[in-house]
Amino acid sequence: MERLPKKARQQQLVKLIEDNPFVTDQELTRQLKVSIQTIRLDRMELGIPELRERMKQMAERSYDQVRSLPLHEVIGEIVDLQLDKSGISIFEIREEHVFSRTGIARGHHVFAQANSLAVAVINDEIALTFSADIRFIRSVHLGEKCIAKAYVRPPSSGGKGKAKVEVFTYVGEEMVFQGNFVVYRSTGDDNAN
Amino acid sequence: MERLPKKARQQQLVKLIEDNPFVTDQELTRQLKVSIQTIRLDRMELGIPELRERMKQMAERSYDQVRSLPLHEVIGEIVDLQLDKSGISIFEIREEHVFSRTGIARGHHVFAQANSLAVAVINDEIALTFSADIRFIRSVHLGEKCIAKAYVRPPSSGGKGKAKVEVFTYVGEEMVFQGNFVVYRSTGDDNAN
DNA sequence: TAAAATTTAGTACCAGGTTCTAAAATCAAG
DNA sequence: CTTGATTTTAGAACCTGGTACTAAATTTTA
Repeated sequence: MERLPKKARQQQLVKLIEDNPFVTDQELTRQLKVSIQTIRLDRMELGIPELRERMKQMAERSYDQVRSLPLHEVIGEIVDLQLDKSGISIFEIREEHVFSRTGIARGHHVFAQANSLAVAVINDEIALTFSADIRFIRSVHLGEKCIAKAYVRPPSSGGKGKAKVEVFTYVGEEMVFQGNFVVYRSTGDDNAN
Repeated sequence: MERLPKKARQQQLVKLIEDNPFVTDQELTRQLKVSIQTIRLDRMELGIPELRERMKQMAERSYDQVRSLPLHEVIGEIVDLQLDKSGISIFEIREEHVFSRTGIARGHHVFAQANSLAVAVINDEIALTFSADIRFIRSVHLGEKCIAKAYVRPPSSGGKGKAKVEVFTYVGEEMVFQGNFVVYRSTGDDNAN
């Protein structure tokens, strides 16, 4: 009962479609030297949708990535929060956060987690970042979980509307990012975040 | 010769397709209360391709983004780039970038534009942010166009693998953000961005 | 060599269009 | 009001890249 030729062909078919999802059944007949019906039977068995469906799925995926990525109001999940004192958030580095070639997270995502947390920890209606001094200590890679810890520093006299927040981000034991944020409190003003 | 209804309809059509590229002509007839032929004439006049072509283009764009990394990794649209010298990018603040209550942009988006540009302007295979010193000069609001200008500073001797990039972001004439970035050049190392 | 599995062929049908021709409705003035 | 232009509809033929289904031909294997 060895039906290798069929299996082999189906494996090839999977590969062909994988590295060119825009191929039509027609083109596949040429490459695999079988009839179009065979191609279609194979696709059925393998659960591979037709060309148009494949394109639709890709288009949809890319479409709601654009919508859903920036939707995250706060980057990272806040797991502990003591207003005006400290806070902790967790953020896992995924495909969409890294340079695809290297798997290294783009800096602004790591920054975004820290910035979000710094703003969240300030107990105020609108808190906006005024300035920041940051350092990327080591690069963060795909799959790593970043744990950011924020501490609000006691206001050195005269710091009326501003609060200082220090944020340290760790992967495991290792510190990967450190930032000093100055965050505006809401005093109705028109300043940065 | 005022033909407003037609123009108005075409504008609506553009908008409808923009915020749901997956709409068929059929569905558009319902929403615009005109015949399908009118929809098609309008699409022709406006140069809007049919549904399938739109999906194909989205799929292709997202596909070769995965293959040809560099462009997607930039927040904002780069309009001018002189490697190792300077660069300009434009980024429009939209709904998804602001605090919904206040319409003020979240800091990390403004940072992301600057960071992306600072990394892009460095003529190197992998450039990663090492540190940054940033200041949000005034808050940026929904709908505003941020124009970021990056200048690579001459390496003060001994700056082997590091480059200094200054970025200034403007809305119109006004500077809204300023940052000094230190960017690692690829010398194969494992450090932040 | 006969039953089972596989491959090929062919037909009807579908969505979501394009292209083309032509009629109907609407408008803008003279 | 009527005429000429513009705009809107209608309809038929055709296209791509399929699905669904039936059936015959071929190959495999027991």
